[in-house]
Amino acid sequence: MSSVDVELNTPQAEAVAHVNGPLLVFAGAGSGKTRVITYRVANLIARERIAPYRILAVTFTNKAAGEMKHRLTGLAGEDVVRDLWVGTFHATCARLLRRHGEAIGLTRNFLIYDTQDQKAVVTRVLRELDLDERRYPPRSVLYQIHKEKQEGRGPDEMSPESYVDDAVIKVFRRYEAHMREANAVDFEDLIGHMVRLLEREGEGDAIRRRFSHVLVDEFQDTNAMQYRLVRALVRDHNNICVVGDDDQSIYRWRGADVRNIRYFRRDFPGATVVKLEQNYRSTGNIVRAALGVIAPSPHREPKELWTQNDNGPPIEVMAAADERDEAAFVTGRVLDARKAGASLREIAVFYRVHAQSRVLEEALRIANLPYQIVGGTKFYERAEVKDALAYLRLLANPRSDVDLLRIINTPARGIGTTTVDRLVSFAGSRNQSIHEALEVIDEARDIAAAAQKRLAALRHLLERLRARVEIASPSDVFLEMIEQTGYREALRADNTAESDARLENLAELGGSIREYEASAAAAGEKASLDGFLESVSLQSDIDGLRDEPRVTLMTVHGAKGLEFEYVFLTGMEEDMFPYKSMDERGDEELEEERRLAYVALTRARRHLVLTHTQARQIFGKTRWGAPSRFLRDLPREAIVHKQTRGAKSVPQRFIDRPERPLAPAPWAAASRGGWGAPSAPPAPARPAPSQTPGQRYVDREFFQDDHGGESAPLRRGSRVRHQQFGEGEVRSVVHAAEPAVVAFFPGWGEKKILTRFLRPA
DNA sequence: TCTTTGTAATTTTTT
DNA sequence: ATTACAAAGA
Repeated sequence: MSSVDVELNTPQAEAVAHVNGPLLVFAGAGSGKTRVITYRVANLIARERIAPYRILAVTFTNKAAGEMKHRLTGLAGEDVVRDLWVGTFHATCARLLRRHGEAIGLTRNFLIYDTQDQKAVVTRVLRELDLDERRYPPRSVLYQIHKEKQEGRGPDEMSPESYVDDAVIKVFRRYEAHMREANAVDFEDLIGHMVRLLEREGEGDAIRRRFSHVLVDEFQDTNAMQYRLVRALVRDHNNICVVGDDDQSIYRWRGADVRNIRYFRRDFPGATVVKLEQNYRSTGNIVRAALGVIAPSPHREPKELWTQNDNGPPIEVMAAADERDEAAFVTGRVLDARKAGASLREIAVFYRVHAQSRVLEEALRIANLPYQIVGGTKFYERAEVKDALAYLRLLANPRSDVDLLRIINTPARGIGTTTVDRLVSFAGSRNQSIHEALEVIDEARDIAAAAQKRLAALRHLLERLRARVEIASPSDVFLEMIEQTGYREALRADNTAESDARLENLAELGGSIREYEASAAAAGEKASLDGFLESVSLQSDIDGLRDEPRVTLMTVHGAKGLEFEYVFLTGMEEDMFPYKSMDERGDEELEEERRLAYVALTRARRHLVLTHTQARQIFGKTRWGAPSRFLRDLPREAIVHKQTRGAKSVPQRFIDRPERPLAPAPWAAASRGGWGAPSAPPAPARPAPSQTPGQRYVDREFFQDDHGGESAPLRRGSRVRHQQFGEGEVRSVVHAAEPAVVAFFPGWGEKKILTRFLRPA
């Protein structure tokens, strides 16, 4: 046995040792997923002698990709990691498309438009088509376009069964034309073009042949096109390993389709399936609580998280009077934790929506507790940074109209909306990009001579700078740009606190360009403006913030993949969590809320506190909320109910889980200021699996023991007999939903077994 | 062209 | 409560 094997449990080792053919790994929360992925890759290289450059590992975020590279560097060394293909879906596609994209009409230096750019294109198209922006909000039109693209449909293939407004189709068509004209792609295009390329003879084969082993992390988050991409990529060899957890699928609203992981077995016949169910992260109470919340979820792949860890302290469910009371309570507990020696780094406060953060922030500030909010306005979304980047992109790719229009009068240079409108229609009438139109601006009759002059001056300015791109380093070009365009001077003249902050942000951008140059040099590549822009457009935020310990505030979505010693989950009221939006909440959405709650609970290592309020101000209105239905799914023995001094006590009916689906009666009694909840329906009782024969997956084992079957008094050292494994010895007792132990069977190794499958030996 | 005022919207987020 | 964004005024 090598040292590698010793560090892995049985299913982990199985996943690591697997080499060829499809492999599906269900990775429960805290089950050592990253370890399995990295060891598996290391194993392919070291033992199976697969060349690193033939292995592709795909993630969803740059952070996850970075983490994977980091961990692999420790295992396999820098040289190996440099040759591996590790990246997000989008970054990987961009990289391949720059090399092979000519075949489908992409030039090497295409731009990637982010959401804001895309929206600007839509807005422009709406105006061109003279459509009312109130009737067709750009945001929602863009959303509809993306929905189609995520399913791989263009304007001409939009699904006829789903009624779509004719106007949207028109906008879609022109949107695509504009993107082509600007030599730009959106995020969906990166995937879509790649699929098209892969499905072609020649180029497709070449790309397919590149990779002999493909791995996809967080597979439950893939959408239809990403799934198609993966299938096309591994068509020849089926050496595909996907890792994920259907219980943690929380991105349905952005196109993710859990069925990709649930139907993997069907689509890749003969797939090996491994389930990582041992949780190394959390206490027994937390694991059981999480199981209680996720168990009622229908269709889930049967799996049972368990842990050998001790039970730990009980989970607290705290009732507060309102959101200020709640925030004060959380702050007090954070202070206690710090007094007890916890680092603020180990403490997180979660909420369902960002709007909840303000009150928490205020309370923490009063208590002088440093905090950081994850997911506020991102660095690269600040106006000044976007402006500067627009200039840089325009230097790299003159045809980018969105960028040109963004900066055409920034800083103010006397080019107003009238001039811009005329310029746009002038370019449109000649079927040219605006940049091309600028070259012949003197032919534009409607544009006043003075305005023509200013436009020409802008053109010359851009040309001067563009000439420098060939010669100077990206960071020098950047400095010359903010100087010569007058951008910096305009901010300096402003001389307000805000303009100071903006100047600082520009300095930081300059710093990140230099950082890019350094990393390019380290990788032996030439730093180019194109290269920098690419790294920016596929990277969302700068996380290299100062390392002072801080309390972390974030939405539950943002928490996925993280873990903390202390977790405070706030706003556990009906209509907050599960969240109630304007439109009707479908069953699917409710199930996603449930999974979201599961994700939240499983972030905590040892201390978990859930808070809910009687009344909450949100969006200027007061909501009276009953405790969340998810609270009643927590196993009673793992939790303790408390209330702050300001809160009234919680009626028992909000604590108990109803035996049978309730008649609506007890809920209907709303009393202002009490725990009335006119809008709160009774939580759906746990589905009785035996009564729903049509379901695909029924977790029978779990439910059968829900009535509390007597378990034999087993302890470490007890001798037991199992039908298949024979006689063995109990190594530890496990805290799972049902009594279980880990036992050692000679010839089989350690196995986790439900107690009811064991007989005393 | 720039500033002010009014109005509507407001889950979750990556790339 | 807050904010973003568009139309109207200086």
